[in-house]
Amino acid sequence: MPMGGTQKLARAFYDRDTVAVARDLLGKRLVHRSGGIERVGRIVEVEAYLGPRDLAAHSSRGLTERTRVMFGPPGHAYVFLVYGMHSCMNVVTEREGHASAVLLRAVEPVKNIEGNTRGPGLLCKAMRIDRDLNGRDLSSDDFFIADAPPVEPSAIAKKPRIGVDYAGRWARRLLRFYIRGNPFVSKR
DNA sequence: TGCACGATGAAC
DNA sequence: TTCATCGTGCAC
Repeated sequence: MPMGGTQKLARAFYDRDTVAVARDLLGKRLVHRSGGIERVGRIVEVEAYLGPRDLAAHSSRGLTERTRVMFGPPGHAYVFLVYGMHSCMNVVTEREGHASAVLLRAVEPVKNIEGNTRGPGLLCKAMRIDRDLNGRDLSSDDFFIADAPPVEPSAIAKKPRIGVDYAGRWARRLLRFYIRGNPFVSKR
C-alpha cells in the first residue's frame, strides 16, 4: 500500500546501471526497524563500485565468502566490517553475477536517529546496521529503502571515492555522489 | 596455521 | 599523523 514516504523501492530500481542507481539513491530513505524502533535516514552521499574490473571494488578480487553477496541478485544488502570495527553498508546493483554495488556513505537523520551519521561506519552504527544484515533482501519489511522525490541533477556533486588510493586510475574516477551543500555529507 | 591489510573514525 | 582492532584471503 502506497503510504506517503514508505513505498519500498522495487527490485527493478536496483537492477540498472550502477551509476544511475547511485545517483537516484540520493534523497531516498533508508529504513531499519529493530527492537520495536523504526529508524529512518535520508541518503545524502554514496559511492558506486562497478564490478570486478573496478580495482577499488571488493569484487575485483573475485568471488570469495566475503564478497558472495556482491555477486548475487540486486536489491540485497552487502554489509562488511572494515578495520576490524566498523560496519559499512552497500546495496547490490545490476544483474546477478555483475558484482556491482553502491556504498552508502552518509544519511541525514529523519526519525529515531541518535549520533553522527556522516560516514559509512557511523551511519551503520546510528541505524543499528551490522553484519547480521549481510545478504538481506531489501524488500524485507524491517529493512528497505523507501522512495522519495528525486534530487535536482544540478544539486548532485561528483567526486573521487574515499579511501581507495590503492586502485590506481580507478581511484581518480568520479564515482562518489552527494547532495551539494548538505550538512550531513561526510568530511574529508 | 600464520600474517598482512583494509571502501574508518577518533585522538593527538 | 597515528592508532585501535579483527575478519578475510592467501601465502606457507
